[in-house]
Parts: sequence; C-alpha cells; structure tokens
Amino acid sequence: MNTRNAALTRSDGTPVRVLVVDDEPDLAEVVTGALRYEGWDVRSAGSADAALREARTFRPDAVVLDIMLPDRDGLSVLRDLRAEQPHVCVLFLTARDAVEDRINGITAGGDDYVTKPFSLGELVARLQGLLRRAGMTRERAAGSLLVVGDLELDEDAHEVTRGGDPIDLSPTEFQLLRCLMRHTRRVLSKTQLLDLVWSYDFGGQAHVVELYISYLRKKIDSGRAPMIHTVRGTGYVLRPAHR
Amino acid sequence: MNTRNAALTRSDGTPVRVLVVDDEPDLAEVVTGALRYEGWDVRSAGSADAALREARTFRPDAVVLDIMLPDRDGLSVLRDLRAEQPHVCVLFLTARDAVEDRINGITAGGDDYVTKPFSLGELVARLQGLLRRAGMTRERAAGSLLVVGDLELDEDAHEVTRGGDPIDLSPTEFQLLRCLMRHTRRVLSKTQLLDLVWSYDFGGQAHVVELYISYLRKKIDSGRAPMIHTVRGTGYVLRPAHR
DNA sequence: GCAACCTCTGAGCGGGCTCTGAGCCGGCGC
DNA sequence: GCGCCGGCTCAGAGCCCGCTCAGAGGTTGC
Repeated sequence: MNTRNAALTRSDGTPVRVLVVDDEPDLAEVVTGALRYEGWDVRSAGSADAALREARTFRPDAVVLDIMLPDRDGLSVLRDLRAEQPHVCVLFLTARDAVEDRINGITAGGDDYVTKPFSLGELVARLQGLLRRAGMTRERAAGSLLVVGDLELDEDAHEVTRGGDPIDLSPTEFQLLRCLMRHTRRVLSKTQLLDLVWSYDFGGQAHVVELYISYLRKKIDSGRAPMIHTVRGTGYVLRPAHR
Repeated sequence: MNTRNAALTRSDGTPVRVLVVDDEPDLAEVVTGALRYEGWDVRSAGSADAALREARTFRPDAVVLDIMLPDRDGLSVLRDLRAEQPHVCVLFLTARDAVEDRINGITAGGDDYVTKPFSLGELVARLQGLLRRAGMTRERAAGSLLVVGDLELDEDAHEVTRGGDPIDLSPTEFQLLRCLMRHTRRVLSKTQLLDLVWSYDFGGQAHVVELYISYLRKKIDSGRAPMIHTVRGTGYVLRPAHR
C-alpha cells in the first residue's frame, strides 16, 4: 500500500480495478507500476481487441486508454466498452498535437484525458477524480479535500489553505504538495518525487525538487510550525505541525 | 455526480430516465455520456423501431430524438411514442435548415428542439427545462434560477444580474457563464468548457475560451470584486466574490 | 440591402513559471 | 580542526501561458 491512508477501494471493500491499454510496453509498464503502487488491482492490454476481451472478464472500474492504438480508433473502443459496462470510467492518453477532434465532447461525458508526456502524479490524480465523481469509491464522502493538520488542499477547486489562510501555488508547487499530502508521514525520495510530479521524459536533475521544496516552505511553513521536514540523505516528509 | 447540486431525480427519488435516439454512433455516444454524467439513467437506440421497442420496456421520462432517422420520420415516431406514453417529454435534434413549420407544431405541444450542431451544455439545459416544466422532477421549486454570491442567472428568462444590475450577454457568453455557475468552486479546464459550451464539431482552439472569459470578466467583474479566477495551467473557477 | 452584432483568427505583449548555475551553510567524517 | 558532501537559497535567462486588441467573415434583424 502506498499511503497511510487506506488505499482507494470500491464500495464493497475490494481494491479498485484498472485496465491499462497501451501499445508501448515501456510506458504501459510504468503506468501499471504507478497504479499498483496506489494499491489498485491493475491489468494491461496492448491492443483494442485485447482490451475488450480483458474487460469482459476483468470488469474494471476504470480504463486508461491510449487513443492512438494500432488497430482501432479510441472513440469506437469507448463505445464498445460502454456498451457492455455503461459505468466504466475512461482516462484517455493522447499526444499533445494529436488530432483531438476525434475525442470532442469526451470531457462532457465525465471522462477525461491527459496529454503525453504526462506526470504519473497527474495521471493518478485524474483517475482518482474520475472514480470519485463516479461515486465508485468509498471516499465519496470525503470529496476532493486532502487534510493534514491545519493544511487543506481541495483538488477540485484547486484551493490550498493553512489555518484558514488561502495560499496560492504555481502548478508544479501544487502537484508537489498534493503528492506530499497523499503520502503523509512517509518519506519520499527526491527521485520518487521527480517521477511523480515531473513528466516521465523530464531530463533534469533532482536539484529542482530541492528548489520547489524551498518554494513550498516559503509559502506554507514560513512563520509557523514547519510541516515539511527533510530527512538528510533520504528525502522529504510532510507531517502535521506536531502540537 | 457532476455538479455540487444533487442529481436531478424524479419525484419518487429514482434517477430521471432518458432515451437517446440517433443513428450516428459517435454522436449518440457523446450525448449519452453527457446525460449520464448528469446522473440520469440513459439508454440509446439507433433506429426508430429500436427506439419504440426500447421505450416500451424502459419507460423513459424524456426522449432525445433525431428527426432524421434512416427508417422512419421523426414525427411519426413522436406520434407512436405519445400513443403509448402520453406524458413523455421529447427533445428533437434537427438540422439547421430543417422545415421549420413542422417544428413549430411540435414546440406548441410543450416539446422542444435543438439544431445540429449543438453544444452539450445547451442540450442538457434544454432537457432539464423540459423536465422541470413537465413537473417531472424534484427541483420544480428551485426553478430555473442559478445563484452564486450576488450573481444571478435565470435559465428560462435568459436574464443575468449582478448585485441587482442587469447584464446582457451574447448567447455564447451566456452559456459559458451558465456552465461556470453550474460548477461553482470547481476548476473547469478550457477543454471541458469547449466540450460543454461549443458545438461538438467545433474544430477551433482553446484560445476562444480565453477570449470569451475576457468578455465575461468585462461584463461581470469589471469594477467589482472578481468572481472569475484563472488557475494557471489548469482552467477557470467561479467563486463568490471577496473573502 | 444595410447595419449591428456576434464569433472567431491572428498577432503582440506582459508576466509568471520553470529551470540552470553558483555560492553558502551546516553536518559529518577523517 | 579541516574538508567534503548534501541541502538551501538567490539571481537571472528563457519560455510559455494567458490576456487583449484589431479586424475579417458571417449572421440577424430592420
């Protein structure tokens, strides 16, 4: 399990089921790994046909679906999926400049997509958002609010407050904080943070993580009991500001 | 569920039932998805015969009906539907230059229509309007008024006021604002807004959204505490003014 | 048939965001 | 005590994102 918080589960208590469909084995592997790390039950397929076959027996709650598959068009796969399982959530993967007109209207149906290259944290967050909104998980009630001590982060509203005071963050700062809050009390290495927050094709150094941690501290910890702690030689932890 | 507001339900508490009838699978899929996202119980049919068969068992509260079906004329389908279920609401889909005199006869009966290509937000709003007027939902009382802070939008009257002052908006501006107001305090990406407010066949870029947001701000926020906020890298949110 | 309005495209610009590099500090080991 | 290494912070360059303006084309209404 990844977090101290219970892993996201379905209403019957079993882990959420996700099917990953991508024809690039490397990418599929990375995504699959990240989702398993979330404690979910993950399977993968390399083609549309395989995906539909797998879906029939596996009955996933959500599908991560590359829109550029060798054999079939993304929207038609969606249609076939929905025909058998009307309530499955779909998260599309698409190239930045891909002809997006093929998926016009997708987000209006509650489905979502991320453009390649994406960060794994983003992918997971989007997927959780989909599942939450579909009412498919136990966390329905909790909504989109992450709370650690007097620090609150609303994923839907993109609002962050500490002790009630609003704090505004840049996109990267926001993602980094979300990531820390998701894994409260667990030390995350710079490499892990790099893998989660930055796109998988980011070539930069771990130094950026330090930099962004320092930005975050300025906005969140300055003048208060610190919540972000560094564990020398290992990484960073977020903890409620003791007492 | 999609909105903060509870899903529209029938007076007995079960979800509203909608039957979508269209012979273009892609369009039907998108429409079906959008309605399902509203929390409704949706089924679809690709032909008039299938529709009538489905209606007999499904007993929908409303039908979204393409007037140009391959096998039968839309109006005759309407007659047959009404013969069995006199109180069903019907929303027609029709081509822009369709014979209007026939349409006029229809709307006199309390039904409504939208012309292709339409926006999904418009479709949903019209359908809600129909159901509301038919007294088929719990929200009857709430009426067609959306309120956020001192900003009010009347969906039926197409009127908008802020702090009591009337504001007039172009059709697109109106739809965009309605969409933002329906999802108060939730960040909507430009893509989402594009999918909801613009027609499903719109090929343009997300840039238009920025443009219309700027128009809206001029009319709604200028000289007052801003309500429309941009979340860099993500989208836009509407929030009650100040604090 | 003309005028007013609406919608969208394109371009320019301003500013925030991201990342690089360098210097500094403090802890820890030799 | 000295040097090294890991982490922190500052400053700055470049880029990208979002905002706005101006204008073309289309539509509506008179």
